[in-house]
Amino acid sequence: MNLSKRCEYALRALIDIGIASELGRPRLQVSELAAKEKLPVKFLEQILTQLKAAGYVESKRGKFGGYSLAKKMDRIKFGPVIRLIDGPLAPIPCVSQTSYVRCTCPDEVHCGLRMLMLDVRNAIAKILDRYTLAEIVEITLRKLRRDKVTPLFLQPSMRLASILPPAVSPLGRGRPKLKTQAGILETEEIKTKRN
Amino acid sequence: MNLSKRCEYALRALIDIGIASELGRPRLQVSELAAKEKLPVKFLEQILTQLKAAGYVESKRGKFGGYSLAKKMDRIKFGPVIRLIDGPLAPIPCVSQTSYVRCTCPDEVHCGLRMLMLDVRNAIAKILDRYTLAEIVEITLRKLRRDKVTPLFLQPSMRLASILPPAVSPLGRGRPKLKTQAGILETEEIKTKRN
DNA sequence: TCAAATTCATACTTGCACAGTAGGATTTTC
DNA sequence: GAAAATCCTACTGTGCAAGTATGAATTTGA
Repeated sequence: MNLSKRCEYALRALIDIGIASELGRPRLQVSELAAKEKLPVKFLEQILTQLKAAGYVESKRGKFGGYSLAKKMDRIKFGPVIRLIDGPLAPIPCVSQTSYVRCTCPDEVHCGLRMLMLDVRNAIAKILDRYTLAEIVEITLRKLRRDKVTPLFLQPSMRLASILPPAVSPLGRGRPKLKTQAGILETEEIKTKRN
Repeated sequence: MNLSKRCEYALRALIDIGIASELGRPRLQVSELAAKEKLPVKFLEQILTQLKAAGYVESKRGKFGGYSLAKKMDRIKFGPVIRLIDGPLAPIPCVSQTSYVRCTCPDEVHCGLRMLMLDVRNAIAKILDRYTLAEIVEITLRKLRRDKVTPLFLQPSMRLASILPPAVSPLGRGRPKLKTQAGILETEEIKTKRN
């Protein structure tokens, strides 16, 4: 049930670019991203190239270049990105929706393992195909602001509080909130308390 | 998000032994299991050895030997078996409950990826740590009986119908039904219809 | 007691994918 | 034109998945 490093780095990069973008820095350099997340620069470079080829980011070359998002954040879902880099979400190919392969078992319809794994696949997809980058960025920013933390790729002079005044959400553009959004916050709250 | 072949075969073996056991054949040979699922015999042998070492099955050597379950089916959950063979359920180590490893990101508490993956891990664990072998076996048998199919490792003379008369469920021992059990059947019904 | 049938133990193989490195070409800015 | 960035291609090395292979130990029935 593993996410590859490559994929992990890709998602981190997208989230970081998304956050920076929301804070008024729409473009980040590979070196900045690598420094923030402590990732190997050249490896990240490759990954960004892949994300670019798939249309998730666009780049500017040369001095003061870097990467920015190529689509609106609320159009970027995590599921497709993960599929791009790691392949199907399904634990076994015979329950994959996007790249089904029949398995060797004699009777797929009465296969208990398949039933179970179908549920697992659906549970995973329900999360990853629903959440958008916009939502994760929004939630992250809320938490950062709540805890008065300044993201690393901002200049020290740029205070989060000044960009995100406590009374107003800069992201509340009338987008309907998903019920599942509570889920992420909820589990995280629990985790934090237990921690 | 992959399940290894090794793990897949292990789960298939457990389910098959469970079904056979429920039908009055508590012991199956590796060759039978391999034949039914079309798996390499020697590889399966290794896997069964591992399952034995972990206390899930027990064996009898020599002619007419084979493997049987070492614990009651309702004490075997899928999560622990998968962890045994494939490692943690969590997509990334920093959201694993059973083998947490801090990740390289600078601020775990405000990490959007971590929040998301925590939800994914919980969704997976909710299924795999809840269902028992007994439940999967029961559901499978119900479906087999409903469709009047005879499991392959039964002798042709042993008809499922005679063992599982249509009017009575041989498995209904008053065990309380989980609400989530509907989930497995439900998704499978949908799938079947769409198919 | 012997042969057949099974599990048990150990070692080996083969291919491939993951996680990077390395080196230089190209583009942009000052 | 130099510096700073992305782009492109190739290479590496390590580990692991998915088996094979060989034979030893055990059990049964004839």
